[in-house]
Amino acid sequence: MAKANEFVKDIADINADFPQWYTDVVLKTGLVDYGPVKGTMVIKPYGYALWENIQRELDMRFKATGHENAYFPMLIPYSFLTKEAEHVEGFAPEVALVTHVGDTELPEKLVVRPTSETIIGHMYSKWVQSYRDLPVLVNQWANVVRWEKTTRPFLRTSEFLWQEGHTVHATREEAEDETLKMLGVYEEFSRNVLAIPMFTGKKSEKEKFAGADATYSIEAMMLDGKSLQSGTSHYLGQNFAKAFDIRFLDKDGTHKYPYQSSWGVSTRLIGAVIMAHGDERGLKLPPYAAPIQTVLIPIAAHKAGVLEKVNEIKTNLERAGIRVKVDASDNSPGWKFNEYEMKGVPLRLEIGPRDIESGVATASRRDKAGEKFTVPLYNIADSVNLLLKEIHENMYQTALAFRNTHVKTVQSMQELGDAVNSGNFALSMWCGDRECEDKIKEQFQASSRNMPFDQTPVGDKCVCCGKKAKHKIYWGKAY
RNA sequence: CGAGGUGUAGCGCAGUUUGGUAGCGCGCUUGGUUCGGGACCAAGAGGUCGUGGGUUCAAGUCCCGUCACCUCGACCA
Repeated sequence: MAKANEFVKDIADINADFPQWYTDVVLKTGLVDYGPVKGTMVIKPYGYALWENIQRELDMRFKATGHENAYFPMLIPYSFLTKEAEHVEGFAPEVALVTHVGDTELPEKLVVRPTSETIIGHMYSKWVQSYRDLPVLVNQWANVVRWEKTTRPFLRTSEFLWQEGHTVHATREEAEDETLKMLGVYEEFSRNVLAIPMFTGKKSEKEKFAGADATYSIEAMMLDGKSLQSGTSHYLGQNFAKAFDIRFLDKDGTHKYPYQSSWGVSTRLIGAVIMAHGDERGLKLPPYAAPIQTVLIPIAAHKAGVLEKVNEIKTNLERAGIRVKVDASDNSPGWKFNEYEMKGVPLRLEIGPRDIESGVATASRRDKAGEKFTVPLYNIADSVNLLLKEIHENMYQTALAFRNTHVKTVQSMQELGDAVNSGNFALSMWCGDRECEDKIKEQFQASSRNMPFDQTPVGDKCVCCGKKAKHKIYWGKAY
């Protein structure tokens, strides 16, 4: 087996030191840099382009399901936060406060939003008067600040970018449907754009959002067997409606509190992409999210006709909507091969005098790095589009197969511990009690991930206490 | 927040034990030769040693404070 450093000398061996590999990859591929304030990150152009693609694909789906975008202020009166008891308890420890303007102390301190349920609830109480005003289906693209103690680029940063949908409905059923619908959108997006299979399901009471009646999540398995909560959708019930006095006059002439949902995904998705697909060469980006889908490398670029042909191919591909980069720099071809593999570009086309003579390009797929084949220049855009589709499909199937072999169904604490301590998720029955969850956390540093919608039992007793089981649930170590 | 580690040129590091002219590799600039898996030659540029104070004739090196980052833990939609 080839050593990692035979290919890439800039990044740590993924098998020997996964955390270092992650840090090396995010920094050296130009996705991100550290900001000067603790826990902040600068998203560099390559990383931001990835985020823009994620944004565009999600935004399309939000609009297609009837949502509109709006923008709410970043500064929130502190008193808003305290209106919902569980909410303030959950967020107060990590909110940043604005207390002064210049040297003057403010009469009321302001919260830099950690999430926007409160300020949006306040506004909705003014906007919602009648059943005719419902449903409210609004999404916001924004930054939020949470002063976490331990931070890592994309996975947990003091400030991050996300979207948060906030909806209001006349009935419980409608709000619950919305909550699950958007979870479904996240799952479909992850599968078809990011090539990541997600475990979808309901969070335990312990793990749910502060202020929600129920939280659902998409959970992705990383290559080290740990879980990354990649998105959440909350059924808020009437909690915020009551706290912010959102009421509507219904058809029957009585005032009622509406039911709400909120749902969000963040730049953490970029972390999921990195850790679900990478390998010893670096990043492996899914084609439909990749900033560069195909890189063109001219060989012997000084020779007559080479650059002309390369630019002609570039134009053909761009006309077909493919994101292309030509690297005609002075770096050697070998350097470029390694560089774009490290950056995770899905497809590389080499075009040199020999190729042009034969009417082909020499191609290499990132998901099968090291292998080369030829693609006819005739109708090349169609060929490239087909290849990108195949690469996507192969990446998804690879991730799915990895996940399937790293879930262990367990019947005892011993088995559960063995599973999560050797890079697996554990699937078990559970009594539903917080005590058992705490015990598993204490013994194995593993937490409940979620309860799948398919509750077909894998036993009848709780894996921890042996009492009658109520739920089937995934456990795992988490980021 | 606890334990451990690291801050010296853009990046990676040596130098700190034993105080005495700021070093190496990569990258960068210029010129030339190269070009199908990280090319080569030549000449250059680049550093108040994270930061504040102290000891000393003299501090990257010793002492005190402080900040940031990394790993593990605790915490954390």
